[in-house]
Amino acid sequence: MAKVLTKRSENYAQWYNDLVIKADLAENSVVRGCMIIKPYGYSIWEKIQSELDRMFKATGHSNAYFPLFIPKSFFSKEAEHVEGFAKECAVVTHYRLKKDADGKGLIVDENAKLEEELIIRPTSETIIWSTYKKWIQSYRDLPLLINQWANVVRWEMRTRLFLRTSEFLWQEGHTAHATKEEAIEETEKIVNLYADFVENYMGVPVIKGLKSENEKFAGAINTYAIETLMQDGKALQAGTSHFLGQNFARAFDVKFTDKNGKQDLVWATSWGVSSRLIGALIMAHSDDNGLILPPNLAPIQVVIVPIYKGNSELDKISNTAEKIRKTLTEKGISVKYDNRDTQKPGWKFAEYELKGVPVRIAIGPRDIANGTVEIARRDTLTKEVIKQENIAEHIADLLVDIQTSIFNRARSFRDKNTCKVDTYEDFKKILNEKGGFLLAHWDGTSETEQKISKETKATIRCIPLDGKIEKGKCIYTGKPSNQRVVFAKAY
RNA sequence: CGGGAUGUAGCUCAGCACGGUUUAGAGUACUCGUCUGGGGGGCGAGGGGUCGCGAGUUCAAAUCUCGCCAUCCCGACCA
Repeated sequence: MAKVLTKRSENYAQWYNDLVIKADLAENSVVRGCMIIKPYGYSIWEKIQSELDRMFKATGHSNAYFPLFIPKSFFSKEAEHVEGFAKECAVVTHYRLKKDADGKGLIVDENAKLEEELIIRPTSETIIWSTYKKWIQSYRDLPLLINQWANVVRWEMRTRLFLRTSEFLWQEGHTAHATKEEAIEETEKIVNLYADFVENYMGVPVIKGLKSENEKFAGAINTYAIETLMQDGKALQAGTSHFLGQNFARAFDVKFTDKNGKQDLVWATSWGVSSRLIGALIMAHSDDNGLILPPNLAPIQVVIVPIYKGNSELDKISNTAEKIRKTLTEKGISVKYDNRDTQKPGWKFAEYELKGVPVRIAIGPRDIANGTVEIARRDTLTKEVIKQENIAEHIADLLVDIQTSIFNRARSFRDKNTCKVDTYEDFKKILNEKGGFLLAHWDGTSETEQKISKETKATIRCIPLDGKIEKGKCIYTGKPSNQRVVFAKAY
């Protein structure tokens, strides 16, 4: 088989890039840092969207849409927030073009300068809280539980398809609550929801935790995150949920009257996951032959490929294939019968492997004669020949098996690459040799974190929520610590 | 914004040190024909180029010089 992908062992970053392009997920746009998400890649995003959207609605949230443009002045209202985002904002200054002097090109019409510049949203807290001010007067208006599906722009220096692009797709939830406790409960509810989704749909194990002061969201009191581990030993933050306290309510003067007639600032949360999840999906599971998709998110769960000579053979095979497709579809399985005559069977095998379709069914003359089909599973690349009877049950079970087996594989990789470290020497050694999650004691200060990060490139991914209380000494300063935190090099 | 590199067919690139047998090439992709078909198949034919842009040197420039533009990689920044 022709090798179209760079091997992971040769160059992991190149493998990732090859895979994204060759599996037809996305490509670079002419605008630097932006990507074109191609139909197959977008269909994966749609699967992610529809599951999450269902989960958000099941927990009482509603969708709304706020504008792309945010007045510049809104941004400066929350000090930490502006600090965090100012350096990566795209700014709209004019609203009209005109022909240039020689009448051929276009230039910005200086007469069409905006009185106040507009920021293309890097996140929507400010525009949303300026709106919430109008919506919230009483405790009766709370809680306000809103999500939006949108694109945002963060002018990044260096970009990588799906992992970091100047424009990306995401959902952002913005909720308002009457009490601190309720807001914290919401923040935790969402981080659990994200963990549930990433583990059970994406098949990627997560560590839930709190971000350190250095790493938390600009403007938040606390940031909860789910951290995942990629096959190259680097961590990827897969989702965040922020407890914003009353910071944004204060900045935008959003107050409500409680049951006792007393006024108070509203408590806030915000949370999001992005198209970066697709990057996590790729890097957690895929191999040198291409993408491996978990059945729960695969746009095509089963592909049927006919193997034939001439039309009469194809007709017989199509007859069987269509029957199988029908019984599978009735079970809620998404099936594609690829009867294109323009590509050869071998070509199709390689193609669907590259695209990560979990199960392939091949049907040829031999199968027609024997009443069988050949079934190949993408995760293990194994094949078996089975009878056509009860195929729907067999495939349904197989899909469940694949889903759990790729999760287990990712989890055992994660566990193998998570180790407790007690000295700075070991820390540096393990970090360089294999990477992964390093559980180490830390004295709790930003200075120490920054020094470690500067010397080793490893950052604190999170302070795990289920971490045990355990006396120890900071690996860097030797000062006392009560809990191990998760260090890793990260994307 | 610092450091490095690269722009030649849709894509990946050779050719450039030493200017002229190269009518600008290869692989791949594409089109047609044919044999095929249980893992990206074989054979034959065909189409496709302002050699990044602009100026200069020269009898002659993809090749030498200068300027410009763009992109990529490594850092600082980050979901």
